[in-house]
Amino acid sequence: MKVIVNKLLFRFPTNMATTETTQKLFQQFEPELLKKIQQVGLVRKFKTDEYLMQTGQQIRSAVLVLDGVVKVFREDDEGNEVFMYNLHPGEACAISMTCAARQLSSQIMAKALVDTEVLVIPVELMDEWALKYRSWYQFVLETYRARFEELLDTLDHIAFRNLDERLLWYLKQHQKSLKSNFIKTSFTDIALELNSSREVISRLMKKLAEKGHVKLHKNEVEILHLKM
Amino acid sequence: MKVIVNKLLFRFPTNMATTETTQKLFQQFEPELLKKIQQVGLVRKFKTDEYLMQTGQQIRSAVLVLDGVVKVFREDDEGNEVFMYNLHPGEACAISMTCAARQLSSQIMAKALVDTEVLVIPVELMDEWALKYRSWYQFVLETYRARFEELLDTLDHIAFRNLDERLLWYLKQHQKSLKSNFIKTSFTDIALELNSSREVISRLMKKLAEKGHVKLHKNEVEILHLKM
DNA sequence: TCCCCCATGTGATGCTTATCACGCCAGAAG
DNA sequence: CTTCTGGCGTGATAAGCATCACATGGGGGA
Repeated sequence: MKVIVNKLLFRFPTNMATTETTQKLFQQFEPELLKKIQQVGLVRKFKTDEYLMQTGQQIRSAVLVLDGVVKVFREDDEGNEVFMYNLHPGEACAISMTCAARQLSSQIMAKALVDTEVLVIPVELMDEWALKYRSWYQFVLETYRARFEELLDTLDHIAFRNLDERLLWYLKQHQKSLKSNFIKTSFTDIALELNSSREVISRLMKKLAEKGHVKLHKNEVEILHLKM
Repeated sequence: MKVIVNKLLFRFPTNMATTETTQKLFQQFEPELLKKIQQVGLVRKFKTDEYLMQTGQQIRSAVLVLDGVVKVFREDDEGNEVFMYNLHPGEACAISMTCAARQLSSQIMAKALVDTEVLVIPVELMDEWALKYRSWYQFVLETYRARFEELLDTLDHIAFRNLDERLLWYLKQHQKSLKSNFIKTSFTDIALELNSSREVISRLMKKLAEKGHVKLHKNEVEILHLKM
């Protein structure tokens, strides 16, 4: 196993609080597996807006989120962005798992939405564990199922909802993921994520404000009630 | 294992040709696993347009396609249809696998596009094999990865392509899946799949015909060249 | 202080697509 | 033959959204 050493990378046991967090987040694992995870897992920290992964990068490990939020999305040739899903503590990225398993590079980007802590599991162990621990196999499957469902949800919205509903959905997701009613993302960036344009978002925000769903502050949107 | 007996359901070895097909399609499996598949797998046949699976149905088995084409899609509350992907011989449905594994009902519909033959593996064995045979575990993972990629591809098209390009894409998929240059699907049904309307498809088809990509016959579209 | 940049607000305009309203034709059924 | 039905063609109209053009206003740096 190649160990990249920098100040953001630790052997798991170096952080006692994290060990406890892991035990809480991954209760479903057999004690033996949990112990192994703690022995070989590497904790890696990312600051807000840092990239965990970028297009074309080879993936050599599975990533489990311990703390924070990771936005997973794709970018096509023309720079269009496709939001896929956000990952929260206790969750893992499905794509990273198979790409890791098959040593493929991916077309995926992953970015920390807030300061984030993840647990990195080398690819060789992933496979080994899948054959050895039922709970790990189940976890991998469940990860797939959940991401798949989320992707389908995203698909539904893009296919059938108008921009105003999608904007509401976006706001709701931020509220849930970041556990905050204040969104500091610029309209330009929101437009990018929804594949729209700044002007349109501006107009729609105004409508939402008129309806009392949000309140617009300087460089910030406050979510009031998102009836849904 | 509960065995449903009808004329469309056979113990695997009853059909020697199918046994050979399976060996060809699933070369990656260890001989021992292949043998087991042939012992316990059930062959089930579906006629064109028959449903393999409908919304809300409990899934109790994994489905591997032996012959034909299976269209997998979702329908939302308002009757909107979301195309997900087509399954071809040697492929399996990812959704059915985890839903089976977790005994969940799904929101998925699956329909035979032509006369189709599938192999049904009871859910208990799926899990057992995953822990026992590396090749089966890899197959499950690869199935997920592939379906995931296809879903992303669909997402890209819906999000960024105009209807004319999506129609071309649709035609190309049919050509590939059904290995035929003739499409008998009515414009109304194509419109349903692309979440558009008959009139629009009609106009776009005319454009494609003018450009020489297709030729319109009575109740049938002939694909000429789909430059892409 | 002045200037510039960045985020935002807003009107005008045009493209893509949905929808409505018809008309046409062919094959099936009476 | 007549009627009915289902698939298709086509114009008119409008909604949703992108894009362009330009304005405003605040904060930071020279």
